[in-house]
Amino acid sequence: MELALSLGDSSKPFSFLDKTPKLSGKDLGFCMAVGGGRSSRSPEKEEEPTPGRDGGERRGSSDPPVQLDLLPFSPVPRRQTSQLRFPWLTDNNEASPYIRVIFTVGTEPGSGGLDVNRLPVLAGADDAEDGAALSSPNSAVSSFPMDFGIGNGSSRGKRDMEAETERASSRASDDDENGLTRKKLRLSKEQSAFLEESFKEHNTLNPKQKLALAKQLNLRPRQVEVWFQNRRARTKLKQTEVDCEYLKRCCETLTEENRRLQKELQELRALKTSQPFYMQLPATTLTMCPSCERVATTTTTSATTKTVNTGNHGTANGVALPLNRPKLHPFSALKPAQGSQTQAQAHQAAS
DNA sequence: CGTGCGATGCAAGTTACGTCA
DNA sequence: GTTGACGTAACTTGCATCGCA
Repeated sequence: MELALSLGDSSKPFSFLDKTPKLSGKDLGFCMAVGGGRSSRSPEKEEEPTPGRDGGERRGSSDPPVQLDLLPFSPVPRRQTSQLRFPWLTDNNEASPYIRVIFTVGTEPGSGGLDVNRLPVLAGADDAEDGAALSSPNSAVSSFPMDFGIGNGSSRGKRDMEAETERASSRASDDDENGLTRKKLRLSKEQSAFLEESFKEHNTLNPKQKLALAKQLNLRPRQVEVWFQNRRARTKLKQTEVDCEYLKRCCETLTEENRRLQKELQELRALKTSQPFYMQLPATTLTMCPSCERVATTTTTSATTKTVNTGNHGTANGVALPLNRPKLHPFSALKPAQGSQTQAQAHQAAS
C-alpha cells in the first residue's frame, strides 16, 4: 500500500482543503509517500509506519521508515523544560513570543497581536518542529504555565512521570503564580470549522492526518488529537440522547398499548361471560402500524388470517402492533375467512 | 510458540476555563 | 460586578492492541 499525502498543492489529504483556500494557502510544501505493512487495529487507520510521540518511527515496518520533516516530535528534555518554565519571567525587556502570547490571551484571533491558538513564530524556526517542541503538548501557547515542552509523553510511564512532575511544579508555581494552572483557549471559528469538516470525512485520525491537520491549522498535534477525542465523545453523547428519546417514545407507546389491551381483555372476558356464542365466530382485528399509524383489517379464523392493509409501507422494525382493536360486534365478524396471508406479509406486500 | 514489556490510541470520566444571560 | 449554567479544551485513568525481545 502506498499513501500519498501532501499539503500545499493539489493533492491534499482532505478534500475539503479545497474549500478553505485561506487556510490552506500556506505553502507548507509537505509531501510524503509511505509504504504500509502491518495490519491495522482499526480499519480507518492507515497501513503505515507512524511516528511515535518520541519522534521515532513507530512499530517497525519492513518498509524503510519515512522521513518526515513535518512536526516530528522531539521531546524537549526536562532540563530544557525547566529552563522554559516561566519564560515571561525574564530580565530581558524585549518581549519574548511567550510574553506576547500572554498579552493576547482572550483576544479574538486576527484582531491584532498574536493568535493565542497559533504556534509562536520563533525567529530562526522555519519549521513547526521548534514551535511544536516548545509548545507541545502543554505549551505556553495554550496551557501555560503548567505545561512546557513535554513533547507528548511517549508512554504511560513517561506520561505519568511527567504529569507528576508537572503537577509538582505546577503546585509550586501555583504558590507563586496565584493559581494560574492551565489556560483553556478556544479555537477560532475557522479552526473549528476546518476540524469539523475533517471530522465529517473521518472521525478518527491517523498520525499523518493529525500532523497534517495540526500543520494546516497551526495547532499542536495534541490539540488536534484532543479535539477529535472530544468530538467523538460529543457525537456519542448526542446519539445516546437520540436513542434515549426514541426508547422513551417506544416505552410510552407500549405502555399505552398495554393499557388498551388490558381493557379489551376485560371487555372480552365480560362478553364471553354474557354471550359465549359469539366468541366462536372469527374475530376481526385492526392492526395499526406504529410508524405510519395506518390500519390493517384482519379477519382471523382458527387456521388462517386474511389482512386488508390500508397502509403503504412496511412496518417499523418489522413489527405491527395490534392497536385499537374494535369492540367485537356479533355480526361484524361474519365475513368468511380467506387466504392464509399473514399480517406481516400483507403489510410488506402493500409496501 | 507463549510471555512480558513498552508504546500507542481511544473511551470514559473529570477538571477547569471562557462565554453568556 | 457577580453568579450560575453551559460548552468545550485539556487532562487523567483504564483498557485494548501491537510489535519486539
